[in-house]
Amino acid sequence: MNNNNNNNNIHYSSTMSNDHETGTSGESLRMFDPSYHPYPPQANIYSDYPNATSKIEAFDYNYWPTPATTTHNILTNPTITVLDQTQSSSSSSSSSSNPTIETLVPVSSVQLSQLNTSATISATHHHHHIHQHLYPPSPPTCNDPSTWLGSGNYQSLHPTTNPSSYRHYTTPCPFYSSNNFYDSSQPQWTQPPPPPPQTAIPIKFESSYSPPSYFERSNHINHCQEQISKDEPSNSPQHINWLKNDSSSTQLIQIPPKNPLNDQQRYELENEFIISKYISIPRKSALSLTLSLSERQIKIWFQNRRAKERKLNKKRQEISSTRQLNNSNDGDSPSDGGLESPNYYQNYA
DNA sequence: TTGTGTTTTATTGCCTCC
DNA sequence: GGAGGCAATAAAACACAA
Repeated sequence: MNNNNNNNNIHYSSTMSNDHETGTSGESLRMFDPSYHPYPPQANIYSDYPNATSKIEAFDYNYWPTPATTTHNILTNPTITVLDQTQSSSSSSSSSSNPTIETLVPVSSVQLSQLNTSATISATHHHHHIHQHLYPPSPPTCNDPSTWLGSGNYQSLHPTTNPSSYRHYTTPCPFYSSNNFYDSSQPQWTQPPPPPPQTAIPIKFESSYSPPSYFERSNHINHCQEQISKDEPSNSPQHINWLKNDSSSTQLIQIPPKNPLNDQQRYELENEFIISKYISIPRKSALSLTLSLSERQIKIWFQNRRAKERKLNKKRQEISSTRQLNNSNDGDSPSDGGLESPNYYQNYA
């Protein structure tokens, strides 16, 4: 294994050396790195990235390919993108205890990562880095569901506030109650999945890694109560009923089965990642409790997410270089639309 | 049905920092 | 020495084309 990673070194000292894990500096030291948000959502950004060669790339370019009849782009759906709007004035007050969040979240959209219904998490491991249990997580708690996106009814209660402002929890979240959420005594999900909604909006995602299903419905009040077993097989009735290659926009299409919890976890993690690429100890602990994930899982998720980001940026850089090369034949106009930040890596140094 | 490619999650080994 | 960082990689799930 090649660990000579210093040859092509990427130093993240600016963030890492903040000792963000000590808890002493806390979240106040989290710095917003604009280089991580060089891709503000734009309605027509799709046309800027015809060279996207993968789902992940397309996703990160802020579009989901949306053949009008078969896919649904939540980023262009006004009834859904409201979820991802920048925090409003009301949110700033609620997040006043976290100036980092309040002031360092200029993003207007959460770039949801592709969703994977699988939840293959090994029960044990013995990595020398950390001695944490992946399972079972502590019974999740959070505060008022109205102040926590994960409650599932965030949108209906706070249609204009940024999820980032709902991160301070002091009281148990009923939606995350172990009664209907996670049985800590048994590492399994206790609530059977509800029957597929018969009134589901006709939506079909092109990608297997689709946006969270709870974005696809206007009412997610019972989102947390619709927990699906983590071990639900992929060939569940919901999955089978998910019509493929449907060209009729009027036909009801089953939403691809998702584990709402996973969606939620992903959403929150992505949200957190937007705020900071490096999770602090306090935030990691909080997310661990709220999302029913071990701190190790959160740490690993952030590591993988950063790796993904680097990979994407590398690809963008290649695309940008290619375009500049092509444009050099036609002119000297810039071609990357500011997509690639040349200071991406410098921001770490 | 099978092969291939993509994505996610997790592990391993080494490095750096405190 | 502990903790977290990264690169590389494995395994699994899934989509899609042949």
